[in-house]
Amino acid sequence: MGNEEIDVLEEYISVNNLKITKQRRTVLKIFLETKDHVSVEELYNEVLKTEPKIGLATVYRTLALLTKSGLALEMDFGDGQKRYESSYRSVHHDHMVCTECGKILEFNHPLIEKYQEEIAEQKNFKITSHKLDLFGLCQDCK
Amino acid sequence: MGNEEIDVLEEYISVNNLKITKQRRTVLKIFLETKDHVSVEELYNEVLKTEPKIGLATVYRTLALLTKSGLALEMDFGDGQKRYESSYRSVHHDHMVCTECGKILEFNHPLIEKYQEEIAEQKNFKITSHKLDLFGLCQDCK
DNA sequence: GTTGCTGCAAAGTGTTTGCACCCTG
DNA sequence: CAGGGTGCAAACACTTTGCAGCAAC
Repeated sequence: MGNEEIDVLEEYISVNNLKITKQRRTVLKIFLETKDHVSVEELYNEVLKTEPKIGLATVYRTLALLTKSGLALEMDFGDGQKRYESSYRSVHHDHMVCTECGKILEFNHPLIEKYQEEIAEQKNFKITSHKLDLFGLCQDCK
Repeated sequence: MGNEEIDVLEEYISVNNLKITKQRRTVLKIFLETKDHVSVEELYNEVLKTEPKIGLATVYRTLALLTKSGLALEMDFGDGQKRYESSYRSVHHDHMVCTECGKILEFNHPLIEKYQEEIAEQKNFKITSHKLDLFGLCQDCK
């Protein structure tokens, strides 16, 4: 399991007077093992295999906790459900979403980032986060 | 009222064997007069002033129709509701969303668009649309 | 006069919350 | 053993849908 990640979570938990539980450990473990951009339902189904009594609400609450503690990023590709990816080890990236098969490619382009900063500065806007999604057809679907 | 827009709508409607109604005309008219990025509820409240008997469902259905006919663009800034902007006369642009006051600034940076194309080509991905949202604090809120 | 459209209410979807009981620290 | 966490079900917010009557063509 992600040793560093569990440390991050325990740190956040102790700072905030919260508690480590079996469910939280399990959700974190499965979350780290799972592909990026999981939906809550998908993660819940995986977690059920290890922790058959867990409630969906606990998965929602734990994902919110992971987001607050900096271990997860919440994303929304406009398909009506939240998706999450691990953020602790990974560097920022943007997404190409295939509208045919749902596949998600990650990319990063330093110059795009640079011009975002530039134009924000022009408009006197202070960026705290951003998201860039390209929609279209992947290699296999076009 | 948007003369060209009503033509576009009537064209779409006649091609698809649909019907022009008072409600559809009103929704289109108010939609064109309203600020960009309206939520359905906001538009509904405006439309009520002209058409007090209209149902919320009709506004939803008409916005879907406008989207299909190319007059409106559907957007999602992750606040849990769909927002729309007029697309017929306007050129593509991206958004800076102020997380404090909700204000939305529009911008366009040709080089960002260019590098998007470039990186998509590298990954053999065919872009059909994209969205770039910057989140942060606007001039007045920072 | 067909057939699509409307308003209404009911149903859906994804997510959050209230609560009694349970478990961690 | 105090206070947070859990599972469950109910509540929520937004959106879609079924239907009977209505209106456009």
